[in-house]
Amino acid sequence: MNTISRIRGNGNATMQDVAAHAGVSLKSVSRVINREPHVSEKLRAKVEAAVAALDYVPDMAARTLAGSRSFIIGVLFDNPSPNYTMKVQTGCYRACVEHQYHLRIDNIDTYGGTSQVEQQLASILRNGRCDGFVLTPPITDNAQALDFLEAHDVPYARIAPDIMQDRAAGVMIDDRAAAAMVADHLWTKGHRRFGILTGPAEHGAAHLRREGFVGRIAELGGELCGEVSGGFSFEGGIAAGEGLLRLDPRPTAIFACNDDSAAGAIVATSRAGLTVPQDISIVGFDDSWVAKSVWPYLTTVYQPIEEMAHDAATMLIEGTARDKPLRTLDFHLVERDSVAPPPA
Amino acid sequence: MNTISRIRGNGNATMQDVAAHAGVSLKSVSRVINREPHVSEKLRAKVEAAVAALDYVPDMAARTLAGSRSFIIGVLFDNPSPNYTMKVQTGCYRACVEHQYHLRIDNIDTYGGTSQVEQQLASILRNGRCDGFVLTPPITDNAQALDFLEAHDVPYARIAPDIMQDRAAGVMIDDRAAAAMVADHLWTKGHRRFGILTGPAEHGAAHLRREGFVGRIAELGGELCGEVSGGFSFEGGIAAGEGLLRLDPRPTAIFACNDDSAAGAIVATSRAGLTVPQDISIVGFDDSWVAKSVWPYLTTVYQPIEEMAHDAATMLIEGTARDKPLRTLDFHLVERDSVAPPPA
DNA sequence: CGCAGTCTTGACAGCGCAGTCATGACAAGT
DNA sequence: ACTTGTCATGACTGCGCTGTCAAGACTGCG
Repeated sequence: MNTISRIRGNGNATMQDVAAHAGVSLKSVSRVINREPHVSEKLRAKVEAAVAALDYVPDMAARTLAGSRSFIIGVLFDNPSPNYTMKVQTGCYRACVEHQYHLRIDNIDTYGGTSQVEQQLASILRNGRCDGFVLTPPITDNAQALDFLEAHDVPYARIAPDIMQDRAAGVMIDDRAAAAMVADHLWTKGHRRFGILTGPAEHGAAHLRREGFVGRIAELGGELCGEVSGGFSFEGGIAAGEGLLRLDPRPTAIFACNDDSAAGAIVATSRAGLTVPQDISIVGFDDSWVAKSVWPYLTTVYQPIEEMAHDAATMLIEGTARDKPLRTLDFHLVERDSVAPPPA
Repeated sequence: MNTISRIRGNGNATMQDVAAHAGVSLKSVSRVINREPHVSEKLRAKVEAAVAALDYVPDMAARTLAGSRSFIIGVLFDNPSPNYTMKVQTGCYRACVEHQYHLRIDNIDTYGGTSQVEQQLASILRNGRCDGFVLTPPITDNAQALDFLEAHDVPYARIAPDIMQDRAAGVMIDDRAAAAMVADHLWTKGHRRFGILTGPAEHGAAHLRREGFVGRIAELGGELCGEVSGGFSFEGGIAAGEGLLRLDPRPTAIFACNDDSAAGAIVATSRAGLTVPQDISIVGFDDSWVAKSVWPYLTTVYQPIEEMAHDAATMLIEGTARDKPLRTLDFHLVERDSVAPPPA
């Protein structure tokens, strides 16, 4: 009775009702809903009118049970940064809403060892159907994970893939070019001695950023006087920043491969009795939420993380991920307050 | 064929298979799986053995279709802070995993006006069944939202409810007591002139924190020389902090009702040429991720947000939310580096 | 004009499970 | 011993939809 119809998340009408209202068969409604071919315009119009009239929304559970799709995609995280995670999630979520899909979040720990990865993935797969997975760094470059998903014939789309880019769909920016742009910017401001705070070794994009920055500095004839790992974290950024500042002569500009470590570097600078940007210029990467949670506000590279996630999810949902498309999105420099010409 | 069985998220076996293996009826397996009463120990044991042997995992879609539960709970956010959001999500997620449930995230905008809220909720409800919703501040105190959910007979559990606490299940801390504790701590350190950075007006917990702090200061005979809204944001904290620092005499200690605005207050202090904690002590609230992304590290109140979310979700899943339990969890002060005795 | 080929539509089964009702077994009450 | 009641179990239906197959309505071509 009423309980049942109320409990149905959607309004009330079933496909049956729509078919009756439109005077067509059940299957014809299904065809229209699923945009299958071989449907006449007249029929489509009738069905669509009935759908609108009855305010029909398909029942996900029934579609899943009867069909072979689950209408769920997953995002795999192996990333400690809440800001990054949130943005990816928001982007994927948007894509899901647009397509009436559901989003599933799963955390995975790739630092535990190789067989661990497979075990975790297996447990995730058996815990519920999924039409595909969005992979974020660093798991986006984890060969075990890719192998496993392929072996189980589960589609996936990678965000910011570094290695093995031909293996599957991916969305990224040109990290190398972006880092080179940072080098150019600092060079133009007059800097000649540089330090770099690199990211985790297994993080592919971090690697590309390092290459892009270091390469361009070399091309320009600048001096790279220090290179320390900031581990992509605030604490790591403090420690690494302190290391860089002890150098003699010390760099006048530091490029941190993400915003968190850049924020740490700013703190290290204050603690060393120096001021950003008067004594040291610092540039981050990501334009994450931290960039505006530090003082001075961080000059950083904006990358459209949310957009990347959205596109990756859309590829999965629309099934184009199987064609292994690679999409490159734009980045740009966000000039704020952490860069100035070097001290005289 | 193989495709079908592979696409089933779980291994392969169906309840049918389990029944055959155990030599019992389909329905008996269902009874064991759902922990229904009137099942003999012997039967339970047989079924459980078969489940283990076949590695059976129930199919969520089929359960949803046949039954009246959806095995999905939702979290409603109306909160700009990624840190808070992430913690809540993690807690709910854990509860879901423990009970083989799925989590659904929904954003809602309560600033748009009253009818907007109902519209958004309606659209969320019709987009898919949900066995219940976890409400976060400030929507946790939104009467429209509560009314709507009750009218549609959708269970909900509230995180940090302020007003109308008897209306439904809730998990919270004693915000008032926590803020009083902060006052005590600062008093003990020797402070006598205080400033407070309040939160958004519609945020119930923020309100309680203000009351707790202001009340205790009055009891102790301290002077509250300034009260400005920090809007729970970094930018707001900067502006409000500057306001507080312009006072004459200025406070020697500032309590910010969340960490983000406390971080802003720290920046405001540096910009005023003062040092934390030598010139000014600052205390935050939440022990969020920002507390350790600023320098000095922030002394703040830890509240178990993840735990609160976990418990709220569990109430929903286990169906105890209908009994309207109110659970209060513990908080504690996290002493870091932003508090010191006042300058002589 | 007739037959093969294509497009369009519908009938029907069944996905995996929970709900309903029926049945048999056994304890308690008269 | 006979009813009544409670427990334990099973047969069966159908949730709302998609996949399969078949049949009708066309088209084009010899």
